[in-house]
Amino acid sequence: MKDSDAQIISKDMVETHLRSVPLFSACSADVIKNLAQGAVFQSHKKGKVLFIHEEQASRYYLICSGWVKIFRETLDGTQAVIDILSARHLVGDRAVLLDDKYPYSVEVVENADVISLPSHELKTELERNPQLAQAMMKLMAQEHKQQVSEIEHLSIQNAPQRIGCFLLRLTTQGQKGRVKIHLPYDKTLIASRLGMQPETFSRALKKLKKETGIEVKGATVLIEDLQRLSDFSCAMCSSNYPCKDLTKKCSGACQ
Amino acid sequence: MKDSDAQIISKDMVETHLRSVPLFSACSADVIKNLAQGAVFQSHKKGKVLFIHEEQASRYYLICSGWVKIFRETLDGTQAVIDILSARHLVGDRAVLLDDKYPYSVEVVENADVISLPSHELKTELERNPQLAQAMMKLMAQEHKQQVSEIEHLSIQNAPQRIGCFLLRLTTQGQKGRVKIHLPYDKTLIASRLGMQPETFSRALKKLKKETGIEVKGATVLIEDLQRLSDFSCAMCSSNYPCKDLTKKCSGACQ
DNA sequence: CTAGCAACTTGACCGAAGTCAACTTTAGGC
DNA sequence: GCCTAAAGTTGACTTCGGTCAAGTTGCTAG
Repeated sequence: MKDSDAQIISKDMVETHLRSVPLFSACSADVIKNLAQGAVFQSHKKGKVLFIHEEQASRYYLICSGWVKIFRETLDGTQAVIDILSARHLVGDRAVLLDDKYPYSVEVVENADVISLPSHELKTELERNPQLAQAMMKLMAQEHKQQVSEIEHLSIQNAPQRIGCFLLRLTTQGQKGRVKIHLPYDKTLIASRLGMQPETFSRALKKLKKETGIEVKGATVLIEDLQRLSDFSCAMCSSNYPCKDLTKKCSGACQ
Repeated sequence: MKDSDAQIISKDMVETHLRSVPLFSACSADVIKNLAQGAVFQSHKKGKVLFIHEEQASRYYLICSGWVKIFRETLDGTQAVIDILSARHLVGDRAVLLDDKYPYSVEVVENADVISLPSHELKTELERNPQLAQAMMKLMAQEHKQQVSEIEHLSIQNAPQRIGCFLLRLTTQGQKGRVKIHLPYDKTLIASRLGMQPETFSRALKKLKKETGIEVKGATVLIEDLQRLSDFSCAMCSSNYPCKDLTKKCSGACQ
C-alpha cells in the first residue's frame, strides 16, 4: 500500500485552499494564481515524513486536513515535539525566507491532505508584494508570542497544569460553565506535544480530574466548571491575569 | 540616586547606534534619520524596568551596552526568563507590528545604555520600505529558529547539558582545543536564563567539571577540551549533528 | 580596612516526573 | 466478529531538580 498519493485536483481547488490560509486571505486572484504555480496536492498516511531537519528547503506545505507533527530529534532518537498543526496552517515557510535548511522535521500523525508548494514563488511574491510581506510579519510576530508562551509553560507549569492549559485551548472563545470537548489526536501525542511521557500524562490527567472535577471518557472530556479548570491551570501562567476571568477570554489568553 | 538618566546626546550618536543594529545596517541615511526621530538615550541602573507585560506598546528599545532580561511572571512572582540581551539588540519591536501589548516584561540586569524609540516611525518605515521589511522577516525567521532550539533544550537537555550548551555559545566560531571564557553576568542570572535554580546551577556546573574537565574560577571558565564539552552537551541536542564536530561550527550550531 | 550584604555553595530532604514492566482497553484489518 | 497490535493505564522504583537552611566567599561603601 502506498503511503502517499500525488493527486490531480483542479487548479481551482488548490487556489481555494490557498485562499483559506489567513496569510493569503487578502491576496488578489492573480497573486493566488502565482503562488499556486507548481503546487502538488497529496494525500498522506500517518507516518509519512514531509521533510527532515537540515534538509535544504525547496518547498513549503499547506495542511488541508489531518494533523502533522513538527519535531526535532537527537542522535539517540529522543524527540522534542515543537507543535502539532492542522488545516489551514503552513509549515516550512520560515526556511523559504532564509534560503536555508529546514529547522525541524515534519511528519503526518493523522492522515492528511497536503499541498506542496515551491518556495520560489512565495519568496518572489514576498519581495514584490508589500501587503503580503506585512501580513507575513504580523503572522510571525503572532507566532513569536505563542512560542514565548510555550517556553514559559515548559519552564514553570507542572504536568497537570500543562494539560489543563491544553484543554482550555480546545474550548471555543466565550464558552462558560459546562463544556464538552474532544481530544484532537492520541493521548500519547498530546503527551509529547506537552513535553511529557505517556505515563506521566495518564497520571497527571487523573490528578487534574481530582483537582478540577473534569470527567474523561476515552477521547471525550467533560469540563464541569471551566472557571475551576482555569484557576488551577493558569495559576502558573503569566498570560494576562484576566486569563483567570473566563468571562473575558481564557482560552485565547493562554496562547 | 536616580536609577536612570535621560541624556542629551547628539543626533549623530543615536544614528550611529541605529546603524550598528543588523536590522538597520543596510538602511540609507534618510531612513536612519526617520527612525531616529523622537529617540531618547538613557543610562539605566540594574533593576530598572523598561516595560512590563501587557502594557500597550508605544516604544521599542535599542540596547547600546549592558544587559537586559526578558521575562514573564505569574501572580505569585515565579519568573520565566525568556532571554537576556546585550548591545545591538532590539527589544519590544515585535509588538510594534501588531499594534499590541508587550508580550513580556524587560528589566535591566547590568547597568545599560538604552535608546528608546517611538514605534510609529518603525511601523511606517516597515510599511513603505520593502528592503527593511525583507530584513525584518529574515531576522524574525532567524529568531524563530533559535526559539525552536530553546524549546528543544528545555524539553530534552538536563541541567549540566544546558550549561554546557550555554558555555559553547560563549566561545567564538572556529575555536579549538583550550578556550578561556568569561561568564557575561551573574551565575544566578545564568541559572534563571537556563530555567533552573541557583542551587541546581551550582551543582550542575560541578558535575560538568567532572564530566568534561572544565575548570571554573569565579566568573572565568577554562575549557580544557572543546570537543569533549561539545560531545557531552550536544548528546541531547538535535542541532545539526556536526555540532559534534567542532571543526565545523559547534557554537554556531547550538542556536 | 572593615562591616555588611549579596552571591554563591553545600547538605539534607522532598516531590515530580522518568523508566521499566505488567496489564487492560481500544481500534482496525481480515 | 475475532485477532492482533497499538494505545492507554497502573505499580514499583529511580533520578533529577526544587526547597530550605546553614554556611562561605567576595564585593563594595563608608
